[in-house]
Amino acid sequence: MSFFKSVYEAVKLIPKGRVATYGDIARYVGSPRAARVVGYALHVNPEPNAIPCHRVVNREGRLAPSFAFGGMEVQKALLEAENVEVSDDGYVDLAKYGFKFA
DNA sequence: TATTTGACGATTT
DNA sequence: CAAATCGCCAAAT
Repeated sequence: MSFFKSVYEAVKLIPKGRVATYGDIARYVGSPRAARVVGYALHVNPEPNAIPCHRVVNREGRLAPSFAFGGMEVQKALLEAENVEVSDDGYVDLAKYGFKFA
């Protein structure tokens, strides 16, 4: 079980209508400081079909400022499609939609 | 085998 | 209050 594999599993565990932060995922897989590795793992995204990266946000509750997998418009559409309120900048309310891993 | 990089996070200036 | 820097971890080259 590679670190990346665990990350993918964790992302798949995010329920619809919820978003998780890189830090939470890193913590879930066992390396609380490996948030960057989580981001890198999603960057590779070997299974875009099963890995809803739009559902993964940074600690601010927003997608990566340096990169948008296809445009924040797409992200906004995907998240809103799951009943998640998204600000015009792509911000989500972590207090309401922030998913907490077991 | 070693070095560099990278969807982050927290702290300091 | 906002921007820049340092620190961590694992993978890729």
